[in-house]
Amino acid sequence: MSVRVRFAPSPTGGLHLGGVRTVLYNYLFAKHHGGKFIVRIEDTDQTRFVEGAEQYIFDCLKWCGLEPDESVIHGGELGPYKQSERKESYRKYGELLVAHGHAYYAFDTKEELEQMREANKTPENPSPQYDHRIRKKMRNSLNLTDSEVKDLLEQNTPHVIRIKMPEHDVINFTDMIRGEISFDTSLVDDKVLLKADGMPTYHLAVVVDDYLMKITHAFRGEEWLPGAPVHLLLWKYLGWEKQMPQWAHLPLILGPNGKLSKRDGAKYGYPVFAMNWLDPKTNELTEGFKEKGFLPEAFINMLALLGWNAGTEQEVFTMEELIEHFSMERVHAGGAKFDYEKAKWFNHEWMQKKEVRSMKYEIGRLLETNNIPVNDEALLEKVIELVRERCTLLTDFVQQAGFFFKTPETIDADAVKTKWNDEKKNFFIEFTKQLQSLGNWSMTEIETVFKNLAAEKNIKAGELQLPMRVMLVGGKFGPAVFQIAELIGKEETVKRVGNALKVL
RNA sequence: GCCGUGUUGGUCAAGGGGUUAAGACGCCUCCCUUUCACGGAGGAAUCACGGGUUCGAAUCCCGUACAUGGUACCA
Repeated sequence: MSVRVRFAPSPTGGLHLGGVRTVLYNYLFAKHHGGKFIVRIEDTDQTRFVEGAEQYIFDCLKWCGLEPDESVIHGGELGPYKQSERKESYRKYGELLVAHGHAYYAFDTKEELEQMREANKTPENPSPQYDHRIRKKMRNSLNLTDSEVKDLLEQNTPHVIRIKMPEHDVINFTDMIRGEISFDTSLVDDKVLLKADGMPTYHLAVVVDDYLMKITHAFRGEEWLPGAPVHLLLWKYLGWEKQMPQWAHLPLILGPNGKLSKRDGAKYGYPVFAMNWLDPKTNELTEGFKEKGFLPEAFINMLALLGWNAGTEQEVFTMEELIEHFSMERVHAGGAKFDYEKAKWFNHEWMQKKEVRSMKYEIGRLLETNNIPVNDEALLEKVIELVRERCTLLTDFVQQAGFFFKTPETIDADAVKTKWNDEKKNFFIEFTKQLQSLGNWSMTEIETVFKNLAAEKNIKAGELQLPMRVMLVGGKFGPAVFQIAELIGKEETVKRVGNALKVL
């Protein structure tokens, strides 16, 4: 049977690091086994709908290079790929469960549920569950007579369907990452399967949809582990046990204190979403890795290694290599703390590795939006090659490459002033004169002129290089100074030295 | 509180009975370079704790602690 996995996000906001990693592991697993990667939108909670969130998720996946094989926008044979559009199919499974005695109707109102919790609350049990003990005292089809239930149903009394958990049973299964896991059903509550509005809860929907969509392996965050016994039972009660997918519960990605949140991102200055997310309700902007200056390859590479490793020393992987080496068994079971420094390291690695041609366009645009005109593509390529090792984020190119295309607006005069004197000033005056008449404008020629003149004037060439650099680039950074002079050209070099001399 | 899961350096982690306990990031020292970066050479963990089992435990078992998730008609 061919592998089919799914990522099932609810379109309620930005796409979190942890979400992308879940997608990634699904994707890698599917591709490794030559299977299909499916995206299913879980929008059963209509109160949490957020405009634009669905499109945003697909945009992020595209940026990451994790294209689904089947989804709302990619199509597929086993749709619809959105739960709200499958609404009709859930009710009948709920009814079926009731008919077979595995579930029941519950007519309790919100107030009654609150009362129940309040009445049963003790210091030892601060949050009482609707479980096998409590259900005997509530308004549900287990306690009402058949005709009472029938009447209530006919009057369209709001009700839900709840699973009837066995009183004493042990449920166990093998998690692909964690091995054997077992639960005592007497400690699990009677989860709502079908809500009063007719929508399924996650518990019912995930089972029905995974079955209908022929999902073979179900991967999700560790936060779902406590819900597993409900799902396992549902697969069994619905008679689909043989088709049940294999499970793996992925470890959490943690922040400095607990689960990583967008709050952490804001606080520590790093992104937690894949791409910028503007919440239409609050108008709050949460920064994304993309806009921060990350390469998708680096972002994916970093995420892949956060909780998984190939068992070798390799750390930099292309998507193809990840697909080749990935296995769920090598995913670490413990949660991993996100390390922004390491994330930046991955980006730096990828900036060195990636083809200049495929970064050129984006870097060019970045410079343009920072008011640095780029009108020489060949020069841009040369510059990128020259300065990339000094860039950690794409945005670093603004400083590191900008001065090749635009005269610095200010120069770091303090950096040269401490050791500045008239002899040096005279050196530069004469140097520019000699440059003007230089025939062959190449870095070696320029350097020769520079060194000869320095020797002639009896000044250490080294002491003149820093001033020269600051004059050309504006600060103490950048590649070899004569290389810079060569690339910006004679006219510009002479001009920049002249400008600098005026303020020194 | 109860239930689940987890715990190897600051971080990601390899290793699953006998190893000087890999590697990477970050940090520190030095070299290269009279910018910055790259590169190179070094430095820093006894494996949460306590009991077992064993000739021998980071590795197996049991407790404890801590962390984390769940305990919603949210996913």
